[in-house]
Amino acid sequence: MTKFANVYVDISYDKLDKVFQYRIPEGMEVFPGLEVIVPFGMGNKPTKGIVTGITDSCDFDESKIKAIDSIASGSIVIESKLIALAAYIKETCGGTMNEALRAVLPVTKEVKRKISTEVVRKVSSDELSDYIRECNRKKSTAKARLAAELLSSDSLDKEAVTGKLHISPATLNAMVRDGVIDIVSKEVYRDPVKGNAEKTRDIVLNKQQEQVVNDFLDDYNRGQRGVYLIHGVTGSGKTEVYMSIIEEVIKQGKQVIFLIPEIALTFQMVKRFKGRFGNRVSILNSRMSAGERYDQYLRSKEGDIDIIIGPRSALFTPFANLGLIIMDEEHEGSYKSEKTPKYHTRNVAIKRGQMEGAAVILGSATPSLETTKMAEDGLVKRYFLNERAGKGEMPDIYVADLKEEIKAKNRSIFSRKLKELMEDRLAKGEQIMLFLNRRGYAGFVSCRSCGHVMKCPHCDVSLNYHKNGTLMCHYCGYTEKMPEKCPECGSPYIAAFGLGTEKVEEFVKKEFPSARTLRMDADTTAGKDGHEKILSAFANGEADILIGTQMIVKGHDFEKVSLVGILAADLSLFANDYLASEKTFQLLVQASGRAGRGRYKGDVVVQTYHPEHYCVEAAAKSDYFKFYDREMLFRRLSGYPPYVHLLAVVALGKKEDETENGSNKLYEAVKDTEGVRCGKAVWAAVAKINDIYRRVIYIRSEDMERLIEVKNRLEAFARDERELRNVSVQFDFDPRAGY
DNA sequence: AGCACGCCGACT
DNA sequence: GTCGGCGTGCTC
Repeated sequence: MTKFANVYVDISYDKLDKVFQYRIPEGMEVFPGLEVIVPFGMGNKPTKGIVTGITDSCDFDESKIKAIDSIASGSIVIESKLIALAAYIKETCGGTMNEALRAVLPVTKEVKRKISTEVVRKVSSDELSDYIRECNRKKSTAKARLAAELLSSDSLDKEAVTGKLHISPATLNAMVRDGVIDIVSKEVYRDPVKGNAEKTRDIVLNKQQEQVVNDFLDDYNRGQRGVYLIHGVTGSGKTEVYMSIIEEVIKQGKQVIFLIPEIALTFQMVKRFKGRFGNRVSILNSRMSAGERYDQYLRSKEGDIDIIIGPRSALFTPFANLGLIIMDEEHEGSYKSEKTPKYHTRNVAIKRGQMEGAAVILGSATPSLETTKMAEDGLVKRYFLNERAGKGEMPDIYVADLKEEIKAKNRSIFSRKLKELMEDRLAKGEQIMLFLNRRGYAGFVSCRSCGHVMKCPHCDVSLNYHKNGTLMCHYCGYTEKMPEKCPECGSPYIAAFGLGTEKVEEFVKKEFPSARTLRMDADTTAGKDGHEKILSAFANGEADILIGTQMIVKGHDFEKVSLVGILAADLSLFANDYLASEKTFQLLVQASGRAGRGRYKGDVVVQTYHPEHYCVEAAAKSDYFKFYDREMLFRRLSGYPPYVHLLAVVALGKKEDETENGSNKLYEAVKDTEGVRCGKAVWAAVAKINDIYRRVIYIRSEDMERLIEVKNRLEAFARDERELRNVSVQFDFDPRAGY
C-alpha cells in the first residue's frame, strides 16, 4: 500500500508553516525525524524537509501529490520525542513549527568525522632499546629520537611527532619499513573540553546536603519522577548535592542533562564534573564549532556520554534513556529564549521530564517567584540548604545611604564605608569586586542649555558615552563621535551624565592609585574567550579589583574576594519593568554571595538612595521570604506573573503607520475575548529598534489555556488579514523583558 | 522564501 | 507592437 509522509518544508517563512504530504516511493524507508529532499513549488525545486509523521491515506487531492525525492544525505535524525517537544513549544509559545524544530535541533548538519593519525610502537621495549642503539651507531639521530620517545608511551600523535619532534615523513616511512612502528588513522570525536580536570577531593556532604540526596533518591528509586527545588543559600554546596545525585542516576544506566544559565560558566562547571565523572561528561553550546557540536550530539545518541553540560540548548540533547534534568541557577533570565519561540527552559524541561520519565531538579539561592509559588502550591517538592557547606561564613551586609553621603559632602562614587573597607582589603592583599549595572563610561549625553538628548537614529533610546569619545547605542551598536557642541542649539555645554563601568575604573585608579584593576563587561569580553581570560586573570591574582556588570556575579567562586561593592543598586531597582525588584533582589543576593567564599570573612556594601526599599532591606538581611511576600503582594495587586499569566503580543514593522494600524487591528480582534483582560495596543517602551517599529498589546488571564487560544486566533488573523501583511507578530508568554 | 502569472510603462 | 516592472498568489 502506498504510504504518505507529512513533511515540514524547511523554509523559514511564517506563512508556509504547515505540513505538506508526499508519497513515499516503493522501497524507500522513511520515518519521523528523518530529513528528506522533496520537490517543492512549481519549479519542483529540491527542498529539504523534516518528516513528522507517516499516514496511510492523504487528505489532499491525490493527483497533485508528489513523491519524496530522496533521503537527505548527511542529515541528522531528530528523535521523535524531540519533534513532540517542538510541537509543544510551538503550541505554548507561538512561532512556526520550523522555528520550533530549529530550536530543538542544536545540530543541523553532519560534519565529517575528524581523523586522528597516530604513530604506534610495534615492538617491545627491549627490542626498541636495541633499535635505538643501532640507530645511534648509524648516526640516525631522528630515528633514535622518536624511538626514545616511544619507550615511555605506546603511541604518539602524528602531528606532535612531525611538529614538536621534527621527524620527517621520510623518516617515519623508513621506520615503518624497519618494522618498529605503525601509522594508524582512526576517526575520533572532537573534544570541546579543553583543560584538565580539577583534582578530585573526596566530597563529604554535611547533614543537610546528605538529607536532600537521600530523600531525593528515595523518591527516585521508588520510580517517582517529579519536579524538585533546591533552595540553598550561596555557598551551601548545591553542586555537591547535584553530583551525588547524578552519580546514582547514571549508575542506573540513565543520562543527565545539566543546565547552566550562561556559556561563560561552562568551564568551571565542567572542570569539577570531569574530576568526578571523567570523560563521560561533555558540553554542548553554540560557541562550539559545528564539528564539535555534531560529535557531542552523536556521542550522546550513541551512549558514549552520560552527562551533558550546557545552556538552554543543551536541554535538547538526544539521550536514549534520560533520567534527570538539573537546572542550576533556575531564576536566571537567560533561561528564557529571547528569540521566537520564546520558550522558558523551565517549562520545557518539566515537559521533557514528563515525556521521558526524567526527574527535574531546579536549584537557586534566590528562586524565581514562579518556582517558589509552585513549591507553595505543592507542585514542586522543595529542599532548603541554609548553611554554607565549607568554611566560608555568610558575609556582613552594609547598606550605604547615598543621601547621607551627599549631606556629609562626600563627592566620591564610593561611600565612606566602602572606601574604608576597600583600603583595608587592599592593605591586606585580599580581592574586591565592584559591581555596576551599566557599561560604558557614562550614561546619556545631554545639553545643559536646551536639554537636548543625543539619541540613536535607528532606535528609540539615548546614546551612551564611551571613554574614547564615541557615543554608542546599546541596542543596535550604532556609534558616532561625541559632538563638540549641541547639534540642536549650538551650545558647547553638552556633557555626559551618569556613571558607567569605564568611569568607575577611572575613579578607582584616581582614588586607589596602587590598585590593579580589571574590567569585565560587554565591551571587554567581545573576543572568543574574553570572559575566561579576564576571570582567570582575576582568579590568578593578577588584579586586586574586578569591576563589572551583571556578568561578574554569576556563580563565580573566587577564594580571595572578601569585599563586594554594589555601587548603584537603584539603577536596576527603578527600571521600568515589573521584574525590576525581583532582578535587583537576585542581583544583590547573588553579588553578596561572591564575598567570603574562602577563608576570608566577607563584607558587602550596597549603595543606594533608597535604603528603606523592601528589596534592599530583604537583601541586606538575606531574607528571601520577606522579599517574596512583599513582591507577591505587588504582583497580585498590579496583575503580573506569577499571579496571572501575561501575554505580550508584539507587532513589528518597517513603517510607522502600518505597524500602528496593524497592532490596532490585532487589538480589535481580541479585545472582547471572554476570560482575558486585554490592554490597548501601545508603542513599546523602546518604540523603535534597528529601524523596526514596535507596538505591544498586553493580555492577561489566570488561565494559560485561554491565552494560548488567543495566540492561535491572532496567528491565524495575522496570516489572513491584508493590513497585517507587512507587520510581523510575535508572542511572548510571561515575558521577562519589557516591551 | 522562491517562483510564475499577470497587467501597465519606455523601448527596438 | 514587445521587454520587463514587481503586485499577487501558490506551493502537497
